[in-house]
Amino acid sequence: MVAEREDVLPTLAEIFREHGFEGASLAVIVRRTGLGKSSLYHFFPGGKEEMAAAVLKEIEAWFEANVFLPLEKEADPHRALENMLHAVEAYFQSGRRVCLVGALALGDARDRFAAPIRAYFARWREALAEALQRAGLARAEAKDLAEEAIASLQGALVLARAWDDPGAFRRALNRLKARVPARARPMHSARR
Amino acid sequence: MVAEREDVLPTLAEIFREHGFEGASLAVIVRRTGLGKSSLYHFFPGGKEEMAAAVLKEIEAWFEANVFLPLEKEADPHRALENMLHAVEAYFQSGRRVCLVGALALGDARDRFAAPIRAYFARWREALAEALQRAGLARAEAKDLAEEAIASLQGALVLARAWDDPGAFRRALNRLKARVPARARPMHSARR
DNA sequence: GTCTATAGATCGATAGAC
DNA sequence: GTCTATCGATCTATAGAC
Repeated sequence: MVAEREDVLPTLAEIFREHGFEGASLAVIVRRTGLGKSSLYHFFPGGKEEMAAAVLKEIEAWFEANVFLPLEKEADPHRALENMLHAVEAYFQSGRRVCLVGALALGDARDRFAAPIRAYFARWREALAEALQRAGLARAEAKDLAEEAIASLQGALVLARAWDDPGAFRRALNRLKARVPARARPMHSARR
Repeated sequence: MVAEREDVLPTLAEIFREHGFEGASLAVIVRRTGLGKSSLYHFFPGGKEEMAAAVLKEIEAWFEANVFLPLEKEADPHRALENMLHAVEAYFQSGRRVCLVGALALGDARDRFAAPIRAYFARWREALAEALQRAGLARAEAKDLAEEAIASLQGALVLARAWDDPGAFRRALNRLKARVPARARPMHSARR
C-alpha cells in the first residue's frame, strides 16, 4: 500500500495540521498512516522531528512551485496575483484546512522549526512584493501590502477555525481579490 | 506568596501562551508557579482543563472590560477605535505576546474550548462592528471591516512570532490606525 | 493547604526475530 | 521492511500524612 517515504508525507501533514506537533502522538500516526512503528522509524530514523521536518520541506516545495515561482514568472502581475489567490484557496480548502506553518509558529514547537517557519513567510512576502512592485507599487509599499495580505490570510484561517466557518477565509480572499489587484493594475495606478 | 486562586491565573496564562495546552505540562506549571501539585489540584480540582478554562474566562473578562465595552461606551467612535488599538497594543506587548485564544484555535485543544474561543472572536467582531456602524458605515460593511481588522491582528501575531519580530504586529497596528478610523470618520465618509 | 510518594497511562524510541 | 515486545521517561492525577 505505502511503499515510499514520500507516500506518507501528505497523511503526516494532515495529522500535524489537525493535532499540532506535540499532539500528534506516534499512536495517532500509526493508526492514521496504517504503518507500524518500525516502518515509520525505518523511513524517518529521526522520529517525529524528522517527520515534521520532511513535511515542512514538502510544503515549502509545493508553495515554491505553485505559489512563489508563479508569482514571479507570470508576466502579467494582475494575473499573477489572481493565480496566487486561487492556489491558496485550493490549498487551504477554502478555509477548512489550517496552515501548518502558522500553527507551528503559534505553538510550542516554534523553536524547533524556527528556520523553515521564518523562511516560508519571508519567501512568500518577497515573491508577493515582487509581483506588486512589477504592478507599479513602490518597493516599500509593495512589501507592506504583501505583508498585510499574508497576515490577513493567516488571521482568516484562525477565525475560520475558531468559528468552524470556512466563510471567514472565503471573505478574506474576496476582500483581497477586490482590493489588491485593483490597486496593483498598472493602467489604473492613478486611481487614488 | 500565592494565597488565592486568582493570583496564579496570570502566570498560568503566560505558560499556556508559551507552551500551548498540551505543551504546558504539570511539571512546567509547578516550576513556574512555585506551587506544588497538591496546591494546584486544590485550586483547580479539574486539573489542567480547569486551569485553561479559568484563564480563558479571565481573558474574556479583561477584554470585555478593557476592549469590548469601551468600544461600545465611548461616544466618539473615532476615539473608541483608537482606544481599542492602544489597548490591544499594550495587551499583546506590541507583538511579543501571542494571543492564547488564537493559538488554541489553531492547536489541538480547539474542540475542548470551542465555545469560549468562538465567543471571544464573535464578541470582538460585534463590538468593533457596532463602533464602525456608529461611525457611519453600513451594517454589512461594518461587520466585514471588523472581521478584516481582527484577522489582520491575529495574522500579524502569527508573523511576529514566526519572524521573532514584534515589528510585524506594530506595522499591522499602524496600517489599521491609518486606515480604519479615516474611513470611519463620519464627516469624511464621502471620501471614496 | 501543602508535603512526599506513587499510581496508571501514555509518551517517543529501540531491540531482535523474521 | 515489518512484526512483537518492551524499555525508560514523562505524563496527569491521586492518596495519605501532616
